[in-house]
Amino acid sequence: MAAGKKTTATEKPGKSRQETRREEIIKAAAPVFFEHGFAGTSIDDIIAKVGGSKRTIYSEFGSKEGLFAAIVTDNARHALAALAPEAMAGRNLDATLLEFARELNRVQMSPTVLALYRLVVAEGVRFPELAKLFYDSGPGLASARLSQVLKEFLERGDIALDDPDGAADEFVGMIRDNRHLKTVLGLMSRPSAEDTEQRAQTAVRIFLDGVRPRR
Amino acid sequence: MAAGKKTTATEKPGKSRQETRREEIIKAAAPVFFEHGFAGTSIDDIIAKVGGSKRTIYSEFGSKEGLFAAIVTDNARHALAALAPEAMAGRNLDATLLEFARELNRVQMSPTVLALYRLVVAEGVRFPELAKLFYDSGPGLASARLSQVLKEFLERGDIALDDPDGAADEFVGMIRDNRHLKTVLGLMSRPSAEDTEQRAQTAVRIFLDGVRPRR
DNA sequence: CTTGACTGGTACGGTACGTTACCGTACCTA
DNA sequence: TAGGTACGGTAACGTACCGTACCAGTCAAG
Repeated sequence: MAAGKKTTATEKPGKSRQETRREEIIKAAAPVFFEHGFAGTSIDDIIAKVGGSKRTIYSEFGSKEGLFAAIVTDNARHALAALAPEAMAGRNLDATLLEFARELNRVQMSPTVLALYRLVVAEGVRFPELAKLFYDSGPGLASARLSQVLKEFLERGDIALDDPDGAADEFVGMIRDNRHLKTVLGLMSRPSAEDTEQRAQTAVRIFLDGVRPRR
Repeated sequence: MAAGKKTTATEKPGKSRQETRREEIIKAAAPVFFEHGFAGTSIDDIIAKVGGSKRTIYSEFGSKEGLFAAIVTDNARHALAALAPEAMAGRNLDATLLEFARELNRVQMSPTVLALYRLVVAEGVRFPELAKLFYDSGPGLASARLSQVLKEFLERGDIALDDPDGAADEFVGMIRDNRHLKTVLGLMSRPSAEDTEQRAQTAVRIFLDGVRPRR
């Protein structure tokens, strides 16, 4: 009791009015930027969604770019959190890779990450720090984690590989295949769970054993 | 007029003046759209580059969207022409795949295709027919070609595979790996020819034989 | 209650946008 | 050489943009 500030009963404790307003704005503005892009979105569009006045936005985010950066940062943090390094201790190489493929697929095919991908690819050249943030906490992190795993198995002699970093990049690319691109382009709706599982298994099998039959 | 220079521009015999003007506009406007995106580009920006007046643009392309569509279509046609189906007769599976990987890499890492990729990913939802055009004459065509090849080798028993279409998609994804994404995002300059060749060989080897050592 | 910061609503400044119109000129063809 | 067409230059038009200013209302804290 002594530690907590008294706030309005309708709001969660520990958050000032300003903080909750900030979060409301980010939450309401994100879909607008996701749909129309940076240049195609106007502050008035956002006001129409979230209510209030521009004064609040400009005193909180400083500029349209500031709001955009906050939205990308916030969404990247939340939507890509599932890729944060975990134990991923692998006795079994097959199971480890399969679980990795599933997790990566789940994350990158989520609507938020798909929208982030479109946005960051579009504006990456104009917002280099956002591009770096997205890459480092998304595809880059996934590749680094996988590379770490591959190196462990490499030391045990379970796999034979010249360039673990390169192979990790290529495996991540296998998961981000043409189906991902078609979905990004709006040419395909999200594939079914069965298709996704099937593809993950195929990718792992090819990555491990290739397509050439063993005799 | 500052300089009374003639705008003859040494026209080719088979092209009318209108055609050459159209091509000049497309050629000059493309980098502007590539750099600033659709919403971020103004007709005045293009006029500043190509000269002339807006009347010419609007009588030729009808609208800003018409000009944009013409630019994407034209550049896709030219830059992706190298992926047009050829013989690709493969006695040797390894060599065929390696050549395919090289070709795909060359095309997708070219500055024009990289710029097209950014643009189409950004505007794909708003210009579905352009997204379809790009995909069908780029990554989709590549995958279809590869699938055809895989099926031929499959019939001969040279490879063992459940889903050739899926495998083709995944191989194309392998080539379009994290290095491609980093380059798209502006986080990396184009990799050297040696690195690209190395990666192509690694991808083909993994695709054919996997990373698990054969005993 | 008083105080002070934050918020909503609205209007405004200055600029830029896409698009159309006008008009004189350069060009191609007949 | 004559005529029709395309082009260049400029300007206009209505709208929309980002960012700021002003004022009244709201809320939390002392």
